[in-house]
Amino acid sequence: MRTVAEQLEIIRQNAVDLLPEEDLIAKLTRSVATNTPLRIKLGLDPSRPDIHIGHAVVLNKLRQFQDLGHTVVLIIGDFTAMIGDPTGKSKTRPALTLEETRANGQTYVDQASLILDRERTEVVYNSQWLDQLSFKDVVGLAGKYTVAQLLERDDFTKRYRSGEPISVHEFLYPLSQAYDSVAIRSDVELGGTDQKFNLLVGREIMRQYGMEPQCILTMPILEGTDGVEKMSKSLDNYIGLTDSPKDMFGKTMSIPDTLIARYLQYACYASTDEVATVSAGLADGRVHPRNAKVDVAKRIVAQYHGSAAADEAFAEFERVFVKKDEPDEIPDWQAPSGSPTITLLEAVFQSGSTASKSDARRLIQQGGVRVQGEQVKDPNAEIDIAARPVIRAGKLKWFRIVPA
RNA sequence: GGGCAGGUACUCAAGCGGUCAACGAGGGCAGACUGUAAAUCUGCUGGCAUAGCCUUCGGAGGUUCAAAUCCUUCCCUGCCCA
Repeated sequence: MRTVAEQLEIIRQNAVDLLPEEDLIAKLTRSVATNTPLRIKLGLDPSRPDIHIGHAVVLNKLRQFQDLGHTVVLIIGDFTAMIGDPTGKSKTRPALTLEETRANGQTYVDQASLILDRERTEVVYNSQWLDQLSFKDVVGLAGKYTVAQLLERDDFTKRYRSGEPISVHEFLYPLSQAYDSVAIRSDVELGGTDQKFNLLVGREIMRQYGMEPQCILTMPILEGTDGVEKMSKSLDNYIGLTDSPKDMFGKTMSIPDTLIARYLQYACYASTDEVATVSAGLADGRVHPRNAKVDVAKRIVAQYHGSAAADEAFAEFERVFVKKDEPDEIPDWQAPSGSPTITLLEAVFQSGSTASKSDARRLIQQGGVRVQGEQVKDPNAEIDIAARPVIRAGKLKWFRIVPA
C-alpha cells in the first residue's frame, strides 16, 4: 500500500474540493495502519441510465481509489427513482417501476465497469434501507436538519426567490442521500461540484447519527459538446461511453475550441504539464486547434474502443467531412416493392431520416439532401430504385436505396 | 378558508373575439463560409393528400357565423391575508 502522502497526491489530482483534508489524512493514516480499505461512495440516479464521458471524470477518480486499494460502493438510487419527481419542472423524471430501476441500474453498473475494477466494487440499491424506514424514522431524520440549512442550497434559493414551486419531498432528497451515507458507513463520498451541498449534508447527518462524518471530494462538471451546458443526455450534448467510435470521434470534433484543454485534462487525463503545453500552444498559434482536437478525439476513442478503432474513426472522419467522400459503410434501406421508383420525399421519410414528412420536405427543399452526390431540391423527384442510389439526408445521415 | 396574479408550441415569452399554426428571443435543423468547427449571414422550425385541409394555446362544457382570446366549472402554480 502506498503512503498517505502518495495517496493524497493522487486523490487530489483534478479534484475541485476535498473537505476536510485533515479528516481524510486521518482516515488514510488509520487505513494504512490497520490495512483496512476506505469505503468510497458514489450515488447513481437510475432514471437516466446512459453514462457519458462527463460521468467518467468521477468514475476515473473512483478507479484511482480502487487502485490505491480502497473499496467503491455504488449506490443505485432506485428508491428515489421510484418516487419520481412531481414538480412540473423536471417532468423528464417519471416514476419508474422496480423492474425498470433494476434494469437501468444493471446497465449503469455494466457501463461503469468499463472504467471500474468490478472486483473492488460493491453495488447496493438504496431501497434496501430507505424502503424500510417508518414515517417515524423519516420524521426523525427530517428533524436533524433545518429549512434554513436546506435553503442554503443554490438551486433551492433561486427557485424560492423566483416563486417557483419546491415540493417538500425535494427537501427530503438531500436527507435521503445523506442517510445512504449512514447506511453504508461511507468514508468518502464523490460527486460533481453540483453535488457539494448534498455531500456536505451527508457529513452533518452522519454526525447526528453518531458516526464519523465522511469526507467529500468533488470533481469538475464537464461541459457538453455545445461548450456551455453541462454534459447531459437530456440536452443531447453528450458523448456516451458506449457510443460508436465514429460518433465519439465526430462528437468530440464538434466541441468548441475553448474546450480543448478541458477535454484534454478531464476526458483524456493528460498530465498537467501536457495540458499547459497545449494550452500555451493554442494561445500563441503554434498548435493548430484542429490538430489538437483530433488528438483529443483519438485519445477519447482509444480509451473506450482501442487505438485501432481510433485510427479508423479518424480516417472515416477525414473521408466524410474533410474530403466530403462517402462514409465507409452506408446502411442499406429497402424500398417498398411494387414500383421501380420512389419519390425522394418518401425515401427520406420512410428511411427514418426525418421525424415527419413535412420535416423531410423541408430538408429537401432547403438543399440538405443529395442523391449520388447531387443536390436534389424537388421532393417529388422519382428515384430509380434499381440504380441503388446513395442518399445523404442532412449532414450525418446516409443510406443506400436497395430493392426489397 | 379568503383575496390577487398566472397556466400559450422544445424553453422563455407576446397575443386577449376574426387578418393566429399563433409576434419575439433562445434552442434545433438546413444552406453559405470554415478547420467537421466557433463567430457571422440566410432560410426553416405542428401534421397531412402542401396555392388546400386537419389538430393545437391547463382539462371539460357553453356563448358566437367565428374563441388562445368571452362565460361556467374543474385541476395546477405563485404571492398576500387568516
